[in-house]
Amino acid sequence: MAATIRDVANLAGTSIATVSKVINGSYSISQKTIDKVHWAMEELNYHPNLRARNFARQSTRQVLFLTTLGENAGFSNPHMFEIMAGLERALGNKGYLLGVKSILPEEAPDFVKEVFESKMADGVVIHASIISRKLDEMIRYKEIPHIVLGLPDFASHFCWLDIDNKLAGEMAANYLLQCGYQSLAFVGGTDEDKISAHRLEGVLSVLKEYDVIVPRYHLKYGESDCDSGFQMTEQILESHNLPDAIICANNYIAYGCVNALKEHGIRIPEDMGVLTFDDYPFSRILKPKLTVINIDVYDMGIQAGKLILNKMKKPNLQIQFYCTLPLVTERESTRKQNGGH
Amino acid sequence: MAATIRDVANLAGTSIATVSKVINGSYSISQKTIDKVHWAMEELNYHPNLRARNFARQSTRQVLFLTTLGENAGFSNPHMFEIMAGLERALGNKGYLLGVKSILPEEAPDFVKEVFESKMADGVVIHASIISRKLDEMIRYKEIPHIVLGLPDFASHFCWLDIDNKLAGEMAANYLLQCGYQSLAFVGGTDEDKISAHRLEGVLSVLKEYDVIVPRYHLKYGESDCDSGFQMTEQILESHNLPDAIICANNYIAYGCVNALKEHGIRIPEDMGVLTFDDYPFSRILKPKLTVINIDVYDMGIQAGKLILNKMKKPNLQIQFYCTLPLVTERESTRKQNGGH
DNA sequence: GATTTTTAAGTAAACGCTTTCCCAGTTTTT
DNA sequence: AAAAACTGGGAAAGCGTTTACTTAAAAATC
Repeated sequence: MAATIRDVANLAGTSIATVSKVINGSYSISQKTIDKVHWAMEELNYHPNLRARNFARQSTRQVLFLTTLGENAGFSNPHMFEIMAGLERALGNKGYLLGVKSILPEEAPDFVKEVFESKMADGVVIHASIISRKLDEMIRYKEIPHIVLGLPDFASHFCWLDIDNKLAGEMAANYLLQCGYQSLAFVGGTDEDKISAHRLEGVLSVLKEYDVIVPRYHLKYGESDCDSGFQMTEQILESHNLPDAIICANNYIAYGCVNALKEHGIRIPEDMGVLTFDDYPFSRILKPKLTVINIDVYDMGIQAGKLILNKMKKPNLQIQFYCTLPLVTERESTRKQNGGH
Repeated sequence: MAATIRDVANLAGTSIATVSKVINGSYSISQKTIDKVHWAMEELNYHPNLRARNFARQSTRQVLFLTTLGENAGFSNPHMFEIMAGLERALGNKGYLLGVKSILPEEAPDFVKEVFESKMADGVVIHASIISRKLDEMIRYKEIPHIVLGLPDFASHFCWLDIDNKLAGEMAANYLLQCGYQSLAFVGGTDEDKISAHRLEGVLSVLKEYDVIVPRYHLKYGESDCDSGFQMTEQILESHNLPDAIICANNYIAYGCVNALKEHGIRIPEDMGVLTFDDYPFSRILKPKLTVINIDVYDMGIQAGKLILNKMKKPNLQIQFYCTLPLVTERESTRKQNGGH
């Protein structure tokens, strides 16, 4: 049987309160007593029982991450796990444990209610993919600190945090203009793909600023995959005036785009620049290697961890907004940036 | 303040013992009382306090997954997260929560000791990447059920579970022979890369069985990346008799391999078949699409979850060995399988 | 040296649930 | 009709900490 605080107290010849105080510090205890207690703990190989401690302290030092995982989670969405890794890092640093629960959006409200009522965790990080109005409604007056990762697409009271995809789009456009490209096209995901939409929004806002007009037939929407990227690019190539650079909403689309350009004998980056977002492994091994706007999702995870930790300290902290900064990673699919701007 | 079991008992006009029994079932309670209690729980929106329950039950219904995460975890190693997703699924199914803790190999023994002594979890799944002799030594006589994911490279008492990479190698060789290929080459990772080594071992064992001799210069070892795959393939192409199929130890190497073959004008799969292991997204979008031996790591995670759950039930369950079955996913980089074998 | 302040350590309640043991009432057995 | 078995429900003892309160001793103040 594992030693309890009582055993330690007996061996050290003190009360259990004293032992507890020694363990938890910040109480006035004589050095002599401290030493005695430490000795006794060593002797008995004592470690506080966390279950008892959690109960007594009314806390678990644990934060729950709620999202949808499912098969192929790691392959199809490396972001999700970058976030988790970042979260874990921020929490682990402060002695908190990350709990992970995969849940379907429709099951989320019930489960979340359970979490909140049962005090299963000290804080909850909810991925935007499982939120719904019902969930929002449910949580509103609950006591456990919680934040949402990703911008909800309806007005909600959530304290959320997201990547600034619009900013990423702005950076993409700015960068290409500075490289000397003059006419940009955009190849994006479906209408419902908010990420793609935000990126486009950023691109357009910069172009407007510079009075660059993008004809509608240089703006394409389709699936977020390679084939769709190929087709959309071909459509663009059929138009009567060509852009000199294409912004692809993601890596897969970019791959299709590059293939289409190659097939048409268009040189990258001389005749046409290609730029995309995110930095999946194959953007580094493609020929040419892709210049990307790199979204640091790991950092977003870290920020999310810090934010929830903050909320746990000050529960009344309201609707906070945080964004991680995109970064250009220059590779071979765009011309070198020249001084002219 | 949240309602406690006492409040429910008062409202229902019963004792707290009765309420507890109703909640936990499998006690003889009259339907009338059950209804009363349920009504009271509804009325008060009562949910058992898990911290108290964990304490009373001496269990947390939580399993801890220990591994090294770090930045780029999701991008560089989708496997890790497929495993986690599988684990979560198996555990979640049974009402257990998955805790995730990232830890460096050198910190592992201390932390693991802490986990075990403090009863932080009911079970622990340890990824092979953090195990060491010291850790093995430390854990030996501890009480918390634990398993290791991945084959330790030293004799240990661990209960472990791993992918059968040798079998995967055998399947690769068998498959290619059945496709009509006659002379195989292998392009692998470094010497220390046990996964690559096991896969090669499997390949060779099959070839031996069929009395196919592989000249040493058709066996290459290098880094596990694209460039290395390219170089190793070129080396093979320089040899005086060419193989008619190449097995690549992983997707990255395979990509380099395909590039080298293309550059030399060698047709895939007619002149040369290419087969690799794992199924990263880009193996599906490459030209040609790669035939792969698909390792179902998600399933491994599920199996691991089941195993640790088992161990928790029967702690004396000893050294168990489990392997997930690799599967051939036929694509375009190998000839169609013909009847002849 | 008497009073107040500070410091060190102990007492005991609380945290909310589970579970064993026991009792009373009811049903079944003989 | 007495004994035995069964059923439904309550009392209370944990589970191992933390922490507010208390006390005794030591130090500081006058």
